[in-house]
Amino acid sequence: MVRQPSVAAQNREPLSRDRIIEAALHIVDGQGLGRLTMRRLGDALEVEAMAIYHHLPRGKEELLDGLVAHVAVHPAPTRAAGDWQAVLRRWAGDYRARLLTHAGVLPLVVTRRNPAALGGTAASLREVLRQAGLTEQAAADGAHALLGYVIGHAALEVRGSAAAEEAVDWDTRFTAGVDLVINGLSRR
Amino acid sequence: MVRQPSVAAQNREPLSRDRIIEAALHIVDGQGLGRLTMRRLGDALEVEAMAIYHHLPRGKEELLDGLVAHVAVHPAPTRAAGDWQAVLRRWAGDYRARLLTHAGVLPLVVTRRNPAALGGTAASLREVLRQAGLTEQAAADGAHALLGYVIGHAALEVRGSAAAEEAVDWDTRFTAGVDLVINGLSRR
DNA sequence: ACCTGAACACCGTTCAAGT
DNA sequence: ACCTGAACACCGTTCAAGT
Repeated sequence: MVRQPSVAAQNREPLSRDRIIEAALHIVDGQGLGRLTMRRLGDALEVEAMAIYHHLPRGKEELLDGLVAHVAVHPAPTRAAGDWQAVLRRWAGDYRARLLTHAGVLPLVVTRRNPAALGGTAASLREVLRQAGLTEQAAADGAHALLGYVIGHAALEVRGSAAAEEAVDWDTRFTAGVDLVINGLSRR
Repeated sequence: MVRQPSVAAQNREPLSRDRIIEAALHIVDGQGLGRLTMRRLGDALEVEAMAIYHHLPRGKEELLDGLVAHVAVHPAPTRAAGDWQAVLRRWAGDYRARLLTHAGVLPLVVTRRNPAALGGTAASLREVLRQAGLTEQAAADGAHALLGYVIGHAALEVRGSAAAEEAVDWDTRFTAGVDLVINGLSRR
Protein backbone atom coordinates (compact mmCIF):
# COMPACT_ATOMS: atom_id res chain seq x y z
CA MET A 1 0.00 0.00 0.00
CA VAL A 2 1.26 3.40 -0.96
CA ARG A 3 2.38 5.55 1.88
CA GLN A 4 0.20 8.62 2.30
CA PRO A 5 2.37 11.72 1.95
CA SER A 6 2.34 14.19 4.83
CA VAL A 7 -0.12 17.07 4.69
CA ALA A 8 2.73 19.46 4.08
CA ALA A 9 3.77 17.79 0.83
CA GLN A 10 0.31 16.82 -0.37
CA ASN A 11 0.30 16.51 -4.12
CA ARG A 12 2.38 19.64 -4.60
CA GLU A 13 5.25 19.73 -7.04
CA PRO A 14 8.40 20.48 -5.06
CA LEU A 15 9.63 24.02 -4.65
CA SER A 16 12.18 25.28 -7.16
CA ARG A 17 14.01 28.49 -7.93
CA ASP A 18 11.92 29.05 -11.04
CA ARG A 19 8.63 28.43 -9.34
CA ILE A 20 9.58 30.83 -6.56
CA ILE A 21 10.56 33.61 -8.94
CA GLU A 22 7.43 33.17 -11.03
CA ALA A 23 5.25 33.40 -7.93
CA ALA A 24 7.14 36.50 -6.83
CA LEU A 25 6.65 38.14 -10.21
CA HIS A 26 2.96 37.34 -10.01
CA ILE A 27 2.70 39.10 -6.66
CA VAL A 28 4.63 42.15 -7.89
CA ASP A 29 2.56 42.44 -11.06
CA GLY A 30 -0.67 42.09 -9.16
CA GLN A 31 -0.07 43.94 -5.91
CA GLY A 32 3.13 45.93 -6.34
CA LEU A 33 6.69 45.57 -5.17
CA GLY A 34 5.89 46.82 -1.68
CA ARG A 35 3.70 43.84 -0.97
CA LEU A 36 6.29 41.26 -1.95
CA THR A 37 7.36 39.76 1.36
CA MET A 38 8.94 36.44 2.09
CA ARG A 39 5.97 35.45 4.22
CA ARG A 40 3.41 36.34 1.57
CA LEU A 41 5.52 34.59 -1.05
CA GLY A 42 5.57 31.52 1.15
CA ASP A 43 1.79 31.64 1.42
CA ALA A 44 1.44 31.85 -2.36
CA LEU A 45 3.61 28.76 -2.69
CA GLU A 46 1.78 27.00 0.15
CA VAL A 47 4.96 26.70 2.13
CA GLU A 48 6.52 28.33 5.17
CA ALA A 49 8.55 31.44 4.26
CA MET A 50 11.69 29.84 5.64
CA ALA A 51 11.58 27.08 3.03
CA ILE A 52 12.45 29.66 0.37
CA TYR A 53 15.92 30.14 1.83
CA HIS A 54 16.78 26.61 0.94
CA HIS A 55 16.48 27.46 -2.76
CA LEU A 56 17.68 31.06 -2.57
CA PRO A 57 20.40 31.09 0.07
CA ARG A 58 21.00 34.84 -0.33
CA GLY A 59 17.36 35.40 0.58
CA LYS A 60 15.44 38.38 -0.64
CA GLU A 61 18.46 39.89 -2.37
CA GLU A 62 18.70 36.83 -4.58
CA LEU A 63 14.95 36.90 -5.15
CA LEU A 64 15.04 40.49 -6.41
CA ASP A 65 18.04 39.76 -8.60
CA GLY A 66 16.06 36.90 -10.07
CA LEU A 67 13.14 39.19 -10.88
CA VAL A 68 15.41 41.65 -12.66
CA ALA A 69 17.02 38.89 -14.67
CA HIS A 70 13.64 37.44 -15.61
CA VAL A 71 12.31 40.79 -16.88
CA ALA A 72 15.35 42.60 -18.25
CA VAL A 73 17.30 39.81 -19.88
CA HIS A 74 17.70 40.51 -23.55
CA PRO A 75 15.05 39.18 -25.83
CA ALA A 76 17.57 39.30 -28.65
CA PRO A 77 16.57 41.53 -31.56
CA THR A 78 14.71 39.28 -33.96
CA ARG A 79 17.01 38.77 -36.91
CA ALA A 80 13.95 38.42 -39.14
CA ALA A 81 13.06 40.27 -42.31
CA GLY A 82 13.66 43.99 -42.73
CA ASP A 83 16.63 46.32 -42.52
CA TRP A 84 18.39 46.96 -39.22
CA GLN A 85 16.23 50.02 -38.55
CA ALA A 86 13.12 47.86 -38.67
CA VAL A 87 14.79 45.28 -36.45
CA LEU A 88 15.62 47.87 -33.80
CA ARG A 89 12.19 49.49 -34.01
CA ARG A 90 10.57 46.16 -33.42
CA TRP A 91 12.90 45.29 -30.57
CA ALA A 92 12.22 48.63 -28.89
CA GLY A 93 8.48 48.08 -29.06
CA ASP A 94 8.76 44.59 -27.62
CA TYR A 95 11.11 45.60 -24.84
CA ARG A 96 8.91 48.53 -23.85
CA ALA A 97 5.89 46.23 -23.66
CA ARG A 98 7.88 43.86 -21.48
CA LEU A 99 8.86 46.64 -19.08
CA LEU A 100 5.33 48.02 -18.87
CA THR A 101 3.85 44.58 -18.22
CA HIS A 102 6.15 44.24 -15.24
CA ALA A 103 6.16 47.87 -14.24
CA GLY A 104 6.54 46.90 -10.61
CA VAL A 105 10.08 45.65 -11.15
CA LEU A 106 11.18 48.78 -13.02
CA PRO A 107 12.71 50.36 -9.94
CA LEU A 108 14.77 47.22 -9.50
CA VAL A 109 15.82 47.13 -13.16
CA VAL A 110 16.87 50.73 -12.85
CA THR A 111 19.23 50.49 -9.95
CA ARG A 112 20.11 46.97 -8.96
CA ARG A 113 23.72 46.17 -9.70
CA ASN A 114 23.20 43.18 -11.96
CA PRO A 115 25.70 43.35 -14.81
CA ALA A 116 24.49 40.27 -16.61
CA ALA A 117 20.92 41.40 -17.18
CA LEU A 118 21.15 44.68 -19.06
CA GLY A 119 24.68 43.98 -20.21
CA GLY A 120 23.47 41.23 -22.50
CA THR A 121 20.78 43.42 -23.96
CA ALA A 122 23.22 46.26 -24.65
CA ALA A 123 25.64 43.82 -26.26
CA SER A 124 23.12 42.43 -28.71
CA LEU A 125 21.96 45.91 -29.70
CA ARG A 126 25.59 46.89 -30.24
CA GLU A 127 26.03 43.88 -32.49
CA VAL A 128 23.11 44.92 -34.70
CA LEU A 129 24.61 48.38 -35.10
CA ARG A 130 28.09 47.03 -35.76
CA GLN A 131 26.76 44.83 -38.56
CA ALA A 132 24.95 47.87 -39.94
CA GLY A 133 28.37 49.37 -40.54
CA LEU A 134 28.80 51.67 -37.55
CA THR A 135 32.21 51.97 -35.94
CA GLU A 136 32.75 50.05 -32.72
CA GLN A 137 32.50 53.27 -30.75
CA ALA A 138 29.38 54.57 -32.50
CA ALA A 139 27.70 51.18 -32.13
CA ALA A 140 28.39 51.05 -28.39
CA ASP A 141 27.18 54.62 -27.87
CA GLY A 142 24.13 54.07 -30.04
CA ALA A 143 23.16 50.88 -28.23
CA HIS A 144 23.19 52.69 -24.92
CA ALA A 145 21.33 55.66 -26.35
CA LEU A 146 18.51 53.41 -27.55
CA LEU A 147 18.42 51.24 -24.44
CA GLY A 148 18.55 54.28 -22.19
CA TYR A 149 15.73 55.93 -24.08
CA VAL A 150 13.49 52.86 -23.94
CA ILE A 151 14.00 52.39 -20.20
CA GLY A 152 13.66 56.07 -19.41
CA HIS A 153 10.53 56.48 -21.48
CA ALA A 154 8.96 53.42 -19.90
CA ALA A 155 9.65 55.01 -16.53
CA LEU A 156 7.97 58.25 -17.62
CA GLU A 157 4.95 56.32 -18.82
CA VAL A 158 4.59 54.38 -15.61
CA ARG A 159 4.70 57.54 -13.57
CA GLY A 160 2.06 59.08 -15.83
CA SER A 161 3.87 62.40 -15.64
CA ALA A 162 0.92 64.08 -17.27
CA ALA A 163 -1.55 65.96 -15.05
CA ALA A 164 -1.81 69.41 -16.58
CA GLU A 165 -1.15 67.79 -19.89
CA GLU A 166 -4.01 66.82 -22.15
CA ALA A 167 -4.54 63.13 -22.69
CA VAL A 168 -1.30 61.68 -24.00
CA ASP A 169 -0.98 59.01 -26.64
CA TRP A 170 2.03 57.23 -25.17
CA ASP A 171 2.25 54.75 -28.03
CA THR A 172 2.81 57.32 -30.73
CA ARG A 173 4.99 59.42 -28.45
CA PHE A 174 7.21 56.45 -27.71
CA THR A 175 7.46 55.59 -31.38
CA ALA A 176 8.34 59.17 -32.27
CA GLY A 177 11.27 59.05 -29.85
CA VAL A 178 12.48 55.73 -31.18
CA ASP A 179 12.42 57.11 -34.71
CA LEU A 180 14.36 60.13 -33.52
CA VAL A 181 17.13 57.98 -32.11
CA ILE A 182 17.22 55.52 -35.00
CA ASN A 183 17.19 58.26 -37.62
CA GLY A 184 20.05 59.89 -35.76
CA LEU A 185 21.99 56.65 -35.95
CA SER A 186 21.27 56.24 -39.65
CA ARG A 187 22.87 59.45 -40.85
CA ARG A 188 26.00 59.56 -38.78
CA MET B 1 17.39 84.50 34.85
CA VAL B 2 16.78 82.65 31.66
CA ARG B 3 14.90 79.38 31.95
CA GLN B 4 17.04 76.37 31.07
CA PRO B 5 15.40 74.51 28.19
CA SER B 6 14.74 70.83 28.68
CA VAL B 7 17.38 68.37 27.57
CA ALA B 8 15.19 67.30 24.69
CA ALA B 9 15.13 70.76 23.14
CA GLN B 10 18.65 71.79 24.04
CA ASN B 11 19.86 74.46 21.63
CA ARG B 12 18.42 72.67 18.65
CA GLU B 13 16.55 74.52 15.98
CA PRO B 14 13.04 73.09 15.81
CA LEU B 15 12.18 70.32 13.42
CA SER B 16 10.80 71.30 10.03
CA ARG B 17 9.75 69.60 6.83
CA ASP B 18 12.81 70.90 5.00
CA ARG B 19 15.25 69.87 7.69
CA ILE B 20 13.73 66.39 7.74
CA ILE B 21 13.96 65.94 3.98
CA GLU B 22 17.52 67.21 3.85
CA ALA B 23 18.55 64.78 6.58
CA ALA B 24 16.81 61.96 4.73
CA LEU B 25 18.59 62.84 1.49
CA HIS B 26 21.88 62.84 3.38
CA ILE B 27 21.22 59.33 4.64
CA VAL B 28 20.21 58.05 1.19
CA ASP B 29 23.24 59.60 -0.50
CA GLY B 30 25.59 58.24 2.12
CA GLN B 31 24.17 54.84 2.97
CA GLY B 32 21.58 54.01 0.34
CA LEU B 33 17.81 53.96 0.20
CA GLY B 34 17.55 50.70 2.06
CA ARG B 35 19.02 52.22 5.20
CA LEU B 36 16.56 55.11 5.32
CA THR B 37 14.26 54.25 8.23
CA MET B 38 12.13 56.52 10.35
CA ARG B 39 14.08 55.52 13.43
CA ARG B 40 17.46 56.24 11.88
CA LEU B 41 16.16 59.49 10.48
CA GLY B 42 14.98 60.40 13.96
CA ASP B 43 18.46 59.67 15.33
CA ALA B 44 20.07 61.88 12.69
CA LEU B 45 17.75 64.71 13.72
CA GLU B 46 18.30 63.98 17.42
CA VAL B 47 14.63 63.34 17.92
CA GLU B 48 12.36 60.37 18.46
CA ALA B 49 11.15 58.87 15.19
CA MET B 50 7.57 59.60 16.11
CA ALA B 51 8.18 63.34 16.09
CA ILE B 52 8.57 63.20 12.32
CA TYR B 53 4.91 62.34 11.88
CA HIS B 54 3.95 65.71 13.24
CA HIS B 55 5.58 67.38 10.24
CA LEU B 56 4.85 64.69 7.66
CA PRO B 57 1.44 63.31 8.56
CA ARG B 58 1.48 60.82 5.71
CA GLY B 59 4.64 59.35 7.18
CA LYS B 60 7.22 57.61 5.05
CA GLU B 61 5.15 57.98 1.89
CA GLU B 62 5.29 61.74 2.24
CA LEU B 63 8.99 61.58 3.04
CA LEU B 64 9.77 59.68 -0.16
CA ASP B 65 7.60 62.03 -2.20
CA GLY B 66 9.60 64.88 -0.72
CA LEU B 67 12.87 63.29 -1.79
CA VAL B 68 11.67 62.86 -5.36
CA ALA B 69 10.49 66.47 -5.51
CA HIS B 70 13.78 67.71 -4.10
CA VAL B 71 15.85 65.84 -6.68
CA ALA B 72 13.69 65.76 -9.79
CA VAL B 73 12.06 69.15 -9.78
CA HIS B 74 13.00 71.00 -12.90
CA PRO B 75 16.07 73.16 -12.75
CA ALA B 76 14.64 75.18 -15.61
CA PRO B 77 16.83 75.24 -18.72
CA THR B 78 19.11 78.25 -18.31
CA ARG B 79 17.87 80.84 -20.78
CA ALA B 80 21.44 82.13 -21.10
CA ALA B 81 23.55 82.67 -24.22
CA GLY B 82 23.57 80.18 -27.08
CA ASP B 83 21.00 78.67 -29.41
CA TRP B 84 18.35 76.29 -28.11
CA GLN B 85 20.51 73.29 -28.90
CA ALA B 86 23.19 74.60 -26.55
CA VAL B 87 20.57 75.33 -23.92
CA LEU B 88 19.25 71.78 -24.02
CA ARG B 89 22.72 70.25 -24.08
CA ARG B 90 23.64 72.18 -20.98
CA TRP B 91 20.39 71.32 -19.23
CA ALA B 92 20.89 67.63 -20.00
CA GLY B 93 24.37 67.68 -18.51
CA ASP B 94 23.19 69.43 -15.36
CA TYR B 95 20.20 67.17 -14.88
CA ARG B 96 22.29 64.04 -15.34
CA ALA B 97 24.76 65.28 -12.75
CA ARG B 98 21.90 65.92 -10.36
CA LEU B 99 20.53 62.41 -10.82
CA LEU B 100 23.92 60.78 -10.38
CA THR B 101 24.67 62.79 -7.24
CA HIS B 102 21.49 61.41 -5.72
CA ALA B 103 21.61 58.01 -7.36
CA GLY B 104 19.93 56.46 -4.36
CA VAL B 105 16.64 58.21 -5.11
CA LEU B 106 16.62 57.17 -8.78
CA PRO B 107 14.37 54.18 -8.17
CA LEU B 108 11.90 56.55 -6.54
CA VAL B 109 12.12 59.09 -9.35
CA VAL B 110 11.50 56.30 -11.79
CA THR B 111 8.30 54.92 -10.42
CA ARG B 112 6.70 57.06 -7.76
CA ARG B 113 3.47 58.62 -8.93
CA ASN B 114 4.34 62.26 -8.43
CA PRO B 115 2.99 64.29 -11.33
CA ALA B 116 4.32 67.64 -10.18
CA ALA B 117 7.98 66.67 -10.12
CA LEU B 118 8.80 65.43 -13.61
CA GLY B 119 5.79 67.15 -15.13
CA GLY B 120 7.35 70.57 -14.54
CA THR B 121 10.62 69.47 -16.07
CA ALA B 122 8.91 68.09 -19.16
CA ALA B 123 6.87 71.27 -19.51
CA SER B 124 9.87 73.59 -19.51
CA LEU B 125 11.70 71.43 -22.03
CA ARG B 126 8.61 71.49 -24.22
CA GLU B 127 8.57 75.26 -24.01
CA VAL B 128 12.16 75.53 -25.21
CA LEU B 129 11.33 73.36 -28.23
CA ARG B 130 8.13 75.24 -28.95
CA GLN B 131 10.02 78.53 -29.05
CA ALA B 132 12.54 76.89 -31.34
CA GLY B 133 9.75 76.58 -33.86
CA LEU B 134 8.64 72.98 -33.43
CA THR B 135 4.96 72.14 -33.61
CA GLU B 136 3.15 71.58 -30.33
CA GLN B 137 3.13 67.86 -30.96
CA ALA B 138 6.78 67.61 -31.97
CA ALA B 139 7.79 69.73 -28.99
CA ALA B 140 5.91 67.50 -26.55
CA ASP B 141 7.30 64.32 -28.08
CA GLY B 142 10.81 65.75 -28.20
CA ALA B 143 10.71 66.89 -24.59
CA HIS B 144 9.82 63.37 -23.48
CA ALA B 145 12.41 61.82 -25.76
CA LEU B 146 15.16 63.93 -24.21
CA LEU B 147 13.94 63.57 -20.64
CA GLY B 148 13.45 59.84 -21.08
CA TYR B 149 16.93 59.45 -22.51
CA VAL B 150 18.58 61.40 -19.70
CA ILE B 151 16.81 59.43 -16.99
CA GLY B 152 17.32 56.09 -18.69
CA HIS B 153 20.99 56.70 -19.34
CA ALA B 154 21.55 57.82 -15.77
CA ALA B 155 19.98 54.54 -14.69
CA LEU B 156 22.33 52.57 -16.96
CA GLU B 157 25.32 54.43 -15.55
CA VAL B 158 24.33 53.80 -11.97
CA ARG B 159 23.97 50.10 -12.60
CA GLY B 160 27.36 50.03 -14.26
CA SER B 161 26.03 47.67 -16.88
CA ALA B 162 29.56 47.04 -18.07
CA ALA B 163 31.37 43.88 -16.93
CA ALA B 164 32.57 42.23 -20.10
CA GLU B 165 32.83 45.66 -21.63
CA GLU B 166 36.14 47.49 -21.62
CA ALA B 167 36.33 50.59 -19.44
CA VAL B 168 33.56 52.92 -20.51
CA ASP B 169 33.79 56.68 -20.72
CA TRP B 170 30.26 57.45 -19.58
CA ASP B 171 30.69 61.19 -20.03
CA THR B 172 31.39 61.05 -23.73
CA ARG B 173 28.86 58.26 -24.22
CA PHE B 174 26.17 60.32 -22.54
CA THR B 175 27.04 63.37 -24.62
CA ALA B 176 26.97 61.34 -27.82
CA GLY B 177 23.41 60.24 -27.05
CA VAL B 178 22.30 63.76 -26.21
CA ASP B 179 23.69 64.97 -29.52
CA LEU B 180 21.87 62.16 -31.29
CA VAL B 181 18.53 63.24 -29.86
CA ILE B 182 19.10 66.96 -30.29
CA ASN B 183 20.33 66.56 -33.85
CA GLY B 184 17.26 64.50 -34.56
CA LEU B 185 15.10 67.31 -33.25
CA SER B 186 16.94 69.92 -35.30
CA ARG B 187 16.27 68.48 -38.72
CA ARG B 188 12.66 67.50 -38.40
C1' DA C 1 17.58 17.05 0.97
C1' DC C 2 13.85 19.70 2.08
C1' DC C 3 10.83 21.91 5.12
C1' DT C 4 8.99 23.65 9.81
C1' DG C 5 8.62 26.36 14.40
C1' DA C 6 10.29 29.29 17.44
C1' DA C 7 13.00 33.12 18.16
C1' DC C 8 15.59 37.69 17.34
C1' DA C 9 16.32 42.23 15.87
C1' DC C 10 14.18 45.54 13.44
C1' DC C 11 10.45 47.90 10.76
C1' DG C 12 6.21 51.71 10.16
C1' DT C 13 2.63 53.53 12.58
C1' DT C 14 -1.11 54.50 16.48
C1' DC C 15 -2.28 56.59 20.39
C1' DA C 16 -2.38 58.49 24.90
C1' DA C 17 0.41 61.32 27.51
C1' DG C 18 3.60 64.93 28.63
C1' DT C 19 5.29 70.03 28.20
C1' DA D 1 2.03 73.07 19.07
C1' DC D 2 5.47 69.86 19.41
C1' DC D 3 7.55 65.87 21.11
C1' DT D 4 7.91 61.29 23.86
C1' DG D 5 7.05 56.26 25.43
C1' DA D 6 4.84 52.30 25.09
C1' DA D 7 2.55 49.28 22.23
C1' DC D 8 0.98 46.66 17.88
C1' DA D 9 1.37 44.25 13.70
C1' DC D 10 4.59 43.03 10.60
C1' DC D 11 9.26 42.48 8.51
C1' DG D 12 13.91 39.47 7.03
C1' DT D 13 16.71 36.09 8.72
C1' DT D 14 19.02 32.36 12.04
C1' DC D 15 19.05 28.12 13.80
C1' DA D 16 17.90 23.82 15.76
C1' DA D 17 14.78 20.35 14.83
C1' DG D 18 11.86 17.34 12.25
C1' DT D 19 11.05 13.94 8.15
